[in-house]
Amino acid sequence: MPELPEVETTRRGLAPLLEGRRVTGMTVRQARLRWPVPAGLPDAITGQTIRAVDRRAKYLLFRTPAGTLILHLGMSGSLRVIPGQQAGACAVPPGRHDHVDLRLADGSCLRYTDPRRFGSLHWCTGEPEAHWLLHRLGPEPFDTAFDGDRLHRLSRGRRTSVKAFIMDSGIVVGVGNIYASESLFRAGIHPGRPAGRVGLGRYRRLANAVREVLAEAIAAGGTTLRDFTASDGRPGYFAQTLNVYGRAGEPCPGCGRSIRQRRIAQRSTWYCPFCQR
DNA sequence: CCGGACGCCTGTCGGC
DNA sequence: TGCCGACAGGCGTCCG
Repeated sequence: MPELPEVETTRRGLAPLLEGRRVTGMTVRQARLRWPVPAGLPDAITGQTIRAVDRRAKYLLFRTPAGTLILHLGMSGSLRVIPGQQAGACAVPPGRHDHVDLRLADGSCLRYTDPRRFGSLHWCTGEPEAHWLLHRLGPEPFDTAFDGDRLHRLSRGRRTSVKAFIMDSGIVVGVGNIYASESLFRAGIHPGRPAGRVGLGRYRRLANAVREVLAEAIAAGGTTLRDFTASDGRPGYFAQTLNVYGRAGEPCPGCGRSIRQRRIAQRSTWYCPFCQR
């Protein structure tokens, strides 16, 4: 489900509800997620106060004095806070896919839902950046380390498609399947072009396009295709703004000719073969 | 090192 | 209506 804008939307919704709150307990109903939920996690986090809700790539970081809960939403994960006044802690009966509850001292409850179970939870007592899942990640798209020069430098000699390249989390984080298609459209680059055969000028345009698309999607509260909702239950509105994603056969907003769909990098990809070269 | 395929899961949708 | 395959917003691992 979530790419960077959806994770950031979730983070912004959760932070004011969680920061400063003490964890009074954790219930794990389903520990078999993308990675097993550590057996010691409930004991480790209970009694801790959440100091900050941060994000690195598509990971949410719930920081406490004793350690950090690292959470990834996978393809279908979501988080929401159930308010305390709803007849006591977590009185809302858990559904089939409500795998984890984090209870808080004010009676509210952070509930993790994930039908496909590609998400994961980890406990990290050191620097989260050094965690094995995070330590090889490239720069954030809004970091100055991410620019066209970096894309150009790292792509020399690479024969993989520029789409696969821009989705590689070691190159830049946060660009998933929706925003890869959208960014490449905006930059006028054909998604199937070999990464090593894209010049510096076009990579500068692509870096700008990635930042613009992600920023606009965050401002719109993310993209709701099927079921994404922010932690307050509201959908994101960026879907209306999508230029090519999911629009096979529709007219290209640039030239009016038909948008094409093809599998590139093992994922469905949408593009305009005339505007993108 | 690189690039591509695979697998982890459940839900939904289109075609027959 | 029912069945079946294809596909879905991610990503670590494995193999050639």
